[in-house]
Amino acid sequence: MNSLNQERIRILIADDHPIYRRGLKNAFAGTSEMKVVHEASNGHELLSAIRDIECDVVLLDISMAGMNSLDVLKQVKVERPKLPVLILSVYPEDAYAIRYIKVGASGYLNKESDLDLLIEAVRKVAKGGKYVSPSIMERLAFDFDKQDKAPHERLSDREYQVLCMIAQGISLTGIGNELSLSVKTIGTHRGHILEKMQMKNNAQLIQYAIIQKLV
Amino acid sequence: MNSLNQERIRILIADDHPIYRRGLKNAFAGTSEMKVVHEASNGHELLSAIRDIECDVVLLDISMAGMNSLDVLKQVKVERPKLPVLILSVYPEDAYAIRYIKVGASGYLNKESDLDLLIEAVRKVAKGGKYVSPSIMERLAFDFDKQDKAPHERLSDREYQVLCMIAQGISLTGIGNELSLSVKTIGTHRGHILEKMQMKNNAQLIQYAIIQKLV
DNA sequence: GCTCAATTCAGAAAATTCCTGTTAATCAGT
DNA sequence: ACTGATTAACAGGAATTTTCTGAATTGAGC
Repeated sequence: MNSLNQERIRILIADDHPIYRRGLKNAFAGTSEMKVVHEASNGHELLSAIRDIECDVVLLDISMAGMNSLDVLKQVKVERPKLPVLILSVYPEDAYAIRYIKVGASGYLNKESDLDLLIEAVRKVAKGGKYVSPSIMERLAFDFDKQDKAPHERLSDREYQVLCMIAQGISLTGIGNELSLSVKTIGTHRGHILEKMQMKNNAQLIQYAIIQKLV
Repeated sequence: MNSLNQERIRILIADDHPIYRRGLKNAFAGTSEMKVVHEASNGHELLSAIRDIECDVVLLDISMAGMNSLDVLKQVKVERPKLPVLILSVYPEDAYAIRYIKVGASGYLNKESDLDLLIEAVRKVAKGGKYVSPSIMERLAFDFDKQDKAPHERLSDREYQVLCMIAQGISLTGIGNELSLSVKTIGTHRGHILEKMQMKNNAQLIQYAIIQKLV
């Protein structure tokens, strides 16, 4: 048992829910190949932990309150570039995932996922591999050549202008009047914006604009 | 041990995260006074479980995807009015809480809470008591004067539900389908929401919802 | 000259908003 | 216990707006 213990994948958990951490710990304890060696309840604890604790994989919950988890991830990758980080998220949206992968995450998994999937993912990233869902994979493949730029930076000037006005709550008709263009034209721009940003409706657009502080 | 077992508080968990459920189960297994007798991963499973399974307390996660947990709670209270339900939520300081308490929840706890707090809360509600944070308690006490309430707290349950769905980017038509109501009805609700919140369009609604962390 | 992206617009189809009205429940006051 | 006021929930019809599809024009770059 002790000899096996030496070879177990050492996992560091960063999640602000004690009970979720307990579930993870318990789940890995049930395997013979992995174990949790440390828990962090916020980004700061995580950054301090990776300096002191030897581990093979980090599980990072990106919905931790009160901090920007993208920055935490970046910092982790600065200090320990080789350390694989597997992102856990409550968001089903794949849109987030890509950002994290690009910053160096080894994988992205939804919190609703089954244990089997989680263990499989940990195994994979610990070996230096990547773990993402097929749909994210597809997006990555599709996107890769195109850009490192923020989605909204790919918009043309006109499109960007229209995006900002939509986010301000101006109707397409209102925008048309203000810009002295046909409503139809504005509608087309909007369609192109949605396409480029890979979004589905105004709600997502507005959400994006608010988060990016475009308005 | 076995004689004690008879008296353990029997807990039914409803949460869509397998790992979180595992954490809860493991946590209660560590006490001598409580145990988890069943797990449900959605509202439907919960409703079917409370008909078949004897239990003393329900732990209900209100952030379950794809369903309105307020309705689930209402239905539970219709079928088993005496069964205490303790709400678990990922949302911090909470405007939601009051809504759930009013519909019959025995308590409201944040998912980030410590185990001690959770166990204390379960103990309390199992005895027929209530468990809420001091700040929620205060709000309940001052519930009378509707003046200083947040705008969205003046909405009816239905309106609130519609607001959340709009903020998630679901179309009126989509909402109508999901709730099995006429699109017209949803439109009317939306109109009332705008009126009560003194807003002019969906963009403002979505902005509000994001800032208030309703989504 | 060719291509491609940006910009513009039109028509038809779909979704929305706006105004109206009905029903049911609750509550204060006589 | 009745009445009248108020509020929530629901929905229809008409007018308006948005969405979808297709397409013409311009200018920049190879």
